[in-house]
Amino acid sequence: MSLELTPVQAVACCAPLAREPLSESDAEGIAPLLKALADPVRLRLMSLVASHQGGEACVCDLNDAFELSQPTISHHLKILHEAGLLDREKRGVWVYYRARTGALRNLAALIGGQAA
Amino acid sequence: MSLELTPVQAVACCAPLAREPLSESDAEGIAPLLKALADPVRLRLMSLVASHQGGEACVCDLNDAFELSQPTISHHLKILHEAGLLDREKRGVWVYYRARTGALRNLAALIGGQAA
DNA sequence: GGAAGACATTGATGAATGTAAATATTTACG
DNA sequence: CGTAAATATTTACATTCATCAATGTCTTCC
Repeated sequence: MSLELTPVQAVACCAPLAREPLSESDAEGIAPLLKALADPVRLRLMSLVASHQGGEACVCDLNDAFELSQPTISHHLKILHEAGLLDREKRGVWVYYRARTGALRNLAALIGGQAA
Repeated sequence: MSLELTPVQAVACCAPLAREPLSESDAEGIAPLLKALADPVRLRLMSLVASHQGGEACVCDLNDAFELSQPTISHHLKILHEAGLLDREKRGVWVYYRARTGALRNLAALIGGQAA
């Protein structure tokens, strides 16, 4: 176990935005998660994976959904994976990504949670 | 009324990420909202305003919460305002910002909404 | 009207970001 | 083994971004 929190661990640590002021360190932990989501391509990638049958999708399927180069899609997937929003599993030649729905729920609770 | 949607209007338009694949145009409408939130300073600003008594806060209070120049805070507030996350009202010499909690709730529903 | 205070805008700069081309790595299959 | 296919990494580049210093605008009060 590491002392460094992944962004996804960081988001489970604090009260909703509207409940009490976010601390500086908490904000610095959470911002990378939002930054990972704050791109149209990555938003669609997350949605494609999360809504895909079985909760996972193969990179081969994802590449075809965009008019972007394969390295670019790979780059975006890496960012989502390193943020902790996507799990990665290699099966044979193919790589499957799976959405961490718990992370999405925690993030949603932080953003939209009740004030009191 | 304009044909151009503000980011905050754009977020009310679609099913949760995990329910069905986000369209390209929807993703391009929502990403700016997340980008506006995806900064530690702006996250804290949103939280400070949203959790402040009365749901609003004066810029004078906000400036003191950071070790950043006044123009920098003004810049971040403008970004949050243009994204539609903060309302702006001038009263005398002071300017008050108010959190659009509905926008935050819509965004949370989009991110963390049930798959089915 | 002039000075002071609150906030916004402009201009400049270094850092981070999205993308693609080229290349590398890994796996399967003959 | 050697070739093909799937995915990742490296390198390079143009764009965007966060920040500050300087300046501008607007309001209040003397």
